[in-house]
Amino acid sequence: MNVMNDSPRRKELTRQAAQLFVQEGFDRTTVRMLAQEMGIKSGSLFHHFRDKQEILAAVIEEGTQNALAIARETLQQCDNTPEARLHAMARAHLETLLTDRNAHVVALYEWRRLDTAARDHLSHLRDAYEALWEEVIDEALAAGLIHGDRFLVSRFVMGALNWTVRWYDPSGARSPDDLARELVAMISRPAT
Amino acid sequence: MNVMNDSPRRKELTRQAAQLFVQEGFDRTTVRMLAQEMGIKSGSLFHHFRDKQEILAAVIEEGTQNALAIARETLQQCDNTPEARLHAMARAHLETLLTDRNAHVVALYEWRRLDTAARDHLSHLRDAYEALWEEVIDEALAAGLIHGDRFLVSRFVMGALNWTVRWYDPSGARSPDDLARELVAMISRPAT
DNA sequence: GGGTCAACCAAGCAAGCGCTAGTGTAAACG
DNA sequence: CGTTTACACTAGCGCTTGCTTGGTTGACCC
Repeated sequence: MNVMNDSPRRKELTRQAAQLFVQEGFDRTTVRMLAQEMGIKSGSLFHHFRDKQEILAAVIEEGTQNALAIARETLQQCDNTPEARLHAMARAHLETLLTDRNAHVVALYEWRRLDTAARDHLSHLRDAYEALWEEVIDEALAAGLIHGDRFLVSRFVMGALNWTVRWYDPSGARSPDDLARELVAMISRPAT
Repeated sequence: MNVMNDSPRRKELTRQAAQLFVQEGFDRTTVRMLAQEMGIKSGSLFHHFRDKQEILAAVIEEGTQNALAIARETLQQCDNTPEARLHAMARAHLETLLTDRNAHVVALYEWRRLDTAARDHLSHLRDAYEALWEEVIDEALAAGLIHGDRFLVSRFVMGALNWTVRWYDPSGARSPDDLARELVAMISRPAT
């Protein structure tokens, strides 16, 4: 009947679905709304995706993979000090909100709508991303840059960053780099 | 046809609705599910609430009012140092997650489902709560306890705290007081 | 003991939902 | 050329949704 590959057409449809999911939320977005946004009829949608759930999974996979890629790349390019790496991770996180905002927001806020199968598959991706964070935070703790419980600090930091999607205006005066610097400064002890 | 007062019966129904809204999300919670949880038939529900939206508004109003009350009380009882007040606000925030978790979580995560009328009415409550935070953070900044941009610091702190609903286990080893202490320690410069 | 009233029920309507079945079409392939 | 493949269409099925209607119950009141 249909396929579940990753054709370029499907990539584009996924991008448009992400936009609607952010605007309306997954549950409120109907297949008819999705189809209209994509310029096709609702029936044609199921040629590209097995069901509505699979569209959500595709959006989240795309968003998480993108965040992971940006984070890895940024980490490789920055200086090798704990402070620079912490700053780089924060900046990478905020930059995905610029370049790929919709998919990233959906990954954060519609995770619970995934069925168990999709959640199992995607949680590996998410774990890989969070592992990057814990690694960088461990380094910062070991270097005495920040203090406290490893688990709590990483949760607090990720909370502060994930919450930015609620108030951060990418077209405003503050750049991702500004925010990252401010966050790192807030939690760092004055060094050397 | 019905009423929109705040009878004791309605209070109880609101509490039960909050539970379902947290479990399933607002959109996935049907009026039939709500009615069954309340031990009545779905039609009877509309004797107490004008429509489904009004149930959500009632839950959120209750949750925000509770958080505001706890915060004000905790602030009055604590010492008058900036550090104690900052710690008190963080602890109050986390304690509402213990005593009134459901309503509080709904207020945070289903806000967008409110229609404009309800949102206008409830945003005053929310502003009052956030104003408390900004006041306490201003004091901490003025005293040199923390450093940075007033707007950004308060957003980061509220983000870290609001995110706790995703991972905090009230039955675990850490008390709200522990978490509050850790958070304040993380962002404070060593004093005196 | 008739009147009032909040609380609830049974039954169902109109609209919208995700999804399917069967078909058309134009390009790509051998 | 005939066959395959990718993509889209029309039409609608079976079900659920939020909500309405008209009526019943039992406690309380003077």
